Amino acid sequence: MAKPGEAPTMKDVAREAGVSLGTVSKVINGIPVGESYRKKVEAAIKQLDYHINAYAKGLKNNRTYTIAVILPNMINPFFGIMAHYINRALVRHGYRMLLCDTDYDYAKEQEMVQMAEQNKVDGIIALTYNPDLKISQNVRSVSIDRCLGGNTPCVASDNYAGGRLAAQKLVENGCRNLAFLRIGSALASETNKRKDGFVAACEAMQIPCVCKVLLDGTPIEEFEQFLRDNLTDGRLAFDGIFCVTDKLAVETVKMLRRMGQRVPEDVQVIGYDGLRTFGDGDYYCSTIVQPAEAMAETCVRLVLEETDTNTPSLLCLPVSYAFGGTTKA
Amino acid sequence: MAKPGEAPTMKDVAREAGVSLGTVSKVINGIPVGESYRKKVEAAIKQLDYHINAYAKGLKNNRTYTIAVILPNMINPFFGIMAHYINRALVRHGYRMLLCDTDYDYAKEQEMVQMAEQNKVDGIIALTYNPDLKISQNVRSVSIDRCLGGNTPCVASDNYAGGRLAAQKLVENGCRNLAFLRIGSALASETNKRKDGFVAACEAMQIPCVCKVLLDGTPIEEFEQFLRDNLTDGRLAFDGIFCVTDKLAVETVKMLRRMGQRVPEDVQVIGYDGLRTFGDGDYYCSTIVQPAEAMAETCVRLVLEETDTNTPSLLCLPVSYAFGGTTKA
DNA sequence: TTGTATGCGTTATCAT
DNA sequence: ATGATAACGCATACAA
Repeated sequence: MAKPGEAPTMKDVAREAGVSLGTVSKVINGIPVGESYRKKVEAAIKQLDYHINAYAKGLKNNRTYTIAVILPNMINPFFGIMAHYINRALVRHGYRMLLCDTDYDYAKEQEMVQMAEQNKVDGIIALTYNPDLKISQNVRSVSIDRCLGGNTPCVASDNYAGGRLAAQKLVENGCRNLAFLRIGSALASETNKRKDGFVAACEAMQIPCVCKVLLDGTPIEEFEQFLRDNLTDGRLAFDGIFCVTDKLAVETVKMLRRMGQRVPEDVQVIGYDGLRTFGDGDYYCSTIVQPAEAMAETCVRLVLEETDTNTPSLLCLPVSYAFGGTTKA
Repeated sequence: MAKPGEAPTMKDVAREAGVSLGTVSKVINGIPVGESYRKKVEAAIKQLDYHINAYAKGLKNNRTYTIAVILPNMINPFFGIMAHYINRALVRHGYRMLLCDTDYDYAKEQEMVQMAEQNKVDGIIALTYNPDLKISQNVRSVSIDRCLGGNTPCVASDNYAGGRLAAQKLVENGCRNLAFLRIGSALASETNKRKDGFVAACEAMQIPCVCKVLLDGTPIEEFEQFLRDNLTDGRLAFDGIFCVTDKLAVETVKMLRRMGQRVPEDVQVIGYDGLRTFGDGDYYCSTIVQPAEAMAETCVRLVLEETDTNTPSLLCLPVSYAFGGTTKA
């Protein structure tokens, strides 16, 4: 080894093998080279425990084989699942994942994008909220659940169809008075379409439907108040409720039970996301399942794809319904 | 801009500002420089939307300000939480996180370590299972929950104390016949100490205690059989059960209820991990809480620390008890 | 204080 | 087919 303590370089390998630098490079990159040379070089590589320096390589080729993935956090299970499947798809294509956790902080979101650009990543996959996030057009990018414009395609579950599916399932199960509950950001996001699809399906089926939409930060008690306001003589005005997320659905079920309502006998509840306890256990509730794996793979395909033209600006992936105990089976 | 489409370099900035390359470098690195020059350079940087190339910088300094974090997956909520807090601590120190999801695959674990070495990361934080994982001593590394030897310190929750705490809480709550349930890998891991601490505390308190330890892959039904075998006339031989994880605790509670036992009235159950529904909701069960944030910060501190000597080889962080409805309040 | 020149580890373009 | 050599973008020792 050249300098003990320092990692060996191609030069060291070349010296050890008694060949030139160029030959070593060729062996490493699979470019044809004399058999005897190949063997000598390979022996030297093993001997020195040589590892190629990805930074020097990246500097040379302008490709880093790294994709930055920007997500709000890893504590919300949905984001964890996305990170998992994105990573898996990336690795399968020989790429690495630089993961950036923004903690829902707009400023951090922008910072992370800049960091990614500095790091010369080959692409960015981002799920962000900052309404005026600026992504350089020089780097390939894909957004999740929010249309950013420019040439950043957006990947989402088919939120509209999901909303419709929820309404259909509730009605199929006998519900005749529906409600939609949402708490979330006021920002334009694909997830808003969950409500639109639900309402449209209700109208098509001529089923009455009431919507209660709260802004992030509103205490959850407001929903309880809303539900109590619709209670007369211990009987709730709704027999089916669609909640914008599984988390809200679970909270809602708790509230309903506190109010003496039986779920699913008196009221049926459907959430959205398809989360499972401990990540892989039971569903928390009956739910519209986001196709997380397909979404992740779509993101990766788009971010690695060369062709820029003819790319759809929005890709909605099909959702499905899963029984989780809060609807009639 | 020099070549449209290509990212601008320091050279472009120097030309634009009418100064030399070295001056630009100094401005960027905060090395004192004439006021007028500073302004010109800063203007040019803004003008060209220049971003420093982290790869060239890394090549030069032999520092990448990147840490590889190797975890089994992001679907298990505990790993997601660790990733979140590790990322946060890293960012606070000006570092980036290269996240590697191994899917519990031994071969992938080793691959990821090599990838990290190639990528010339400044350090590795890893939670792995491969019993003969080989980490180069040239790179700073920290392990979670498993002692790897070499100069790789191990960070874990105080599993032994956690086991003891579980026994104490159960006995405090009136239990007199305890059981320990575990399903997991046969490998040497810090988590094995949960049992040791529990058993030791039982002995110290002179409380009888039965252990049932299953290997990964065993059908969960074996536990149910075990419990049924300890059922006489509808009365279970145990009134307190400590499960090695929250997940197992939740499964156990379900089994107990299926068998007609009331939890916590007839049997109390304590898990380990401190997981919450949806990441930040309620505890799944009464539990011994791992100090995830402190563990993450400890890992980061160790991996970034210069000093190599006097580093403990094992750091156990204090756990706490949390009520989650499966014990008497 | 400012500019110039060299080298980091790699790849690619040349002669040989 | 192989070897020498020039970049890639940046930091820095050294010269001006």
